[in-house]
Amino acid sequence: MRTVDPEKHALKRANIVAAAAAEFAANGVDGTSTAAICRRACIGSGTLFHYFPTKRDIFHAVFSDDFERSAAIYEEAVTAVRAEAGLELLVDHLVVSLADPLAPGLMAAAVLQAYRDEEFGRLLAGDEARLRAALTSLLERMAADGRRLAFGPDRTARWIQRLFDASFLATGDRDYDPSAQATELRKTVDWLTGRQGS
Amino acid sequence: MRTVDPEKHALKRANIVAAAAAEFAANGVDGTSTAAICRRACIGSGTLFHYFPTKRDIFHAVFSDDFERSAAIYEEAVTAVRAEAGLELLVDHLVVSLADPLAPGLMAAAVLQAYRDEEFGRLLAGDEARLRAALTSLLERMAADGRRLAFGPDRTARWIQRLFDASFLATGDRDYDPSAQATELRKTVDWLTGRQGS
DNA sequence: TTATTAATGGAGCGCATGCTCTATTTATGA
DNA sequence: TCATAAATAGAGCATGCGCTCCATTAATAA
Repeated sequence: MRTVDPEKHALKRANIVAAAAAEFAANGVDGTSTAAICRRACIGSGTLFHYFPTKRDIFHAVFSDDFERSAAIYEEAVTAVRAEAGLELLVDHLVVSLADPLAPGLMAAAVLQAYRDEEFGRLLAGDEARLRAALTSLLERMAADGRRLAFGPDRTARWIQRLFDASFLATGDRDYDPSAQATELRKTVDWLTGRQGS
Repeated sequence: MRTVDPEKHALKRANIVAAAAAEFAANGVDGTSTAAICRRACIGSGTLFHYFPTKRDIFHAVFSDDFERSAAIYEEAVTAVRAEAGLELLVDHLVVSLADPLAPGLMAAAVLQAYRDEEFGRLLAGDEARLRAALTSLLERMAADGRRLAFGPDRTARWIQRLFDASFLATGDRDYDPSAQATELRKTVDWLTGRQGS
């Protein structure tokens, strides 16, 4: 008998997911061939389909792995003692993820895939809903504490999300300036959340 | 002898471009087959390739047709007598284009294509640069007139662009509310441009 | 060691793709 | 009317695709 080593399996799987993410970000779902993923991951097609049943499932894995990590952070943020601290945690998380050079390509690929792949659409909508719920919950507490939000808590939450979506796209620009972007992003969020001195 | 009727030719061409735009928005460049474009445009493949040499050229045409129209509006805006009126013209143009249901899909397809197709990247960057130049020029005049912009004119222009980019993506959302979106968008732009009473 | 099975590479299958080519129809100037 | 070329449809070609299948190797329980 031989049993499967879960640690080795997870490691190899993660390696494939990383290679696939790079390809998907550069070429989209339909523009990426399974052969290209194999080449980048230095494996044969037999190995690839030993770990994943279809190309679509690899794409799903790229995102659901990330969403799992994010969900934990959302959870941590809403349970913060001070609502401001929770919001800062979320903003920090988003600013950090802006540093990922694959972000704009993956985002574009995701938008297109969401139209055609209902299951992926739900996956994506789930992460968005969780983030929005966390933001809304924190903003409601802040509003109750006297903060004057630019819009209602839910709408303000949407705008914060959209601001980051836009920033993800901007990271693809030729002359993208990460530090200026982060500073301005925080200032805009401060305005949206009615912070003093903005 | 028989000559080409430029009007009929342009009409037929526009019909193909419209059909292609719908397909590209739903499935991206690589996910769209030339056969699908033919089906939607109700033509044979012979006709398609009589009007365009390659699929890539059709995609380029979808955007360059639109960019040409936009460029005329940018031109009109910068030559406005009052800078505020020029800015309003630009914002109106952008708000109107938000109503296009193909916008988010086309935008996602464009982001992906820009990575792999240098010529298309230049096309896209050209439109962005023209819009930013128009916005910056107007914002500089407004700043000279005493408006207190949130950031420098060029950076503020970038943020306005990004706000709209993000809104384009949001139009794909299930519960997208166009009027609320437009109102909030204008309020945010007002804040960015230091307008009183925001 | 040995039996068992996970892990792996790669040949190759069936199918869809972008595009070409040819035949036919249609519209126009003379 | 007639000659000419634009416009069109669609069969078909070469290529690349996702994925299967099978042979081989590597690792582990007994």
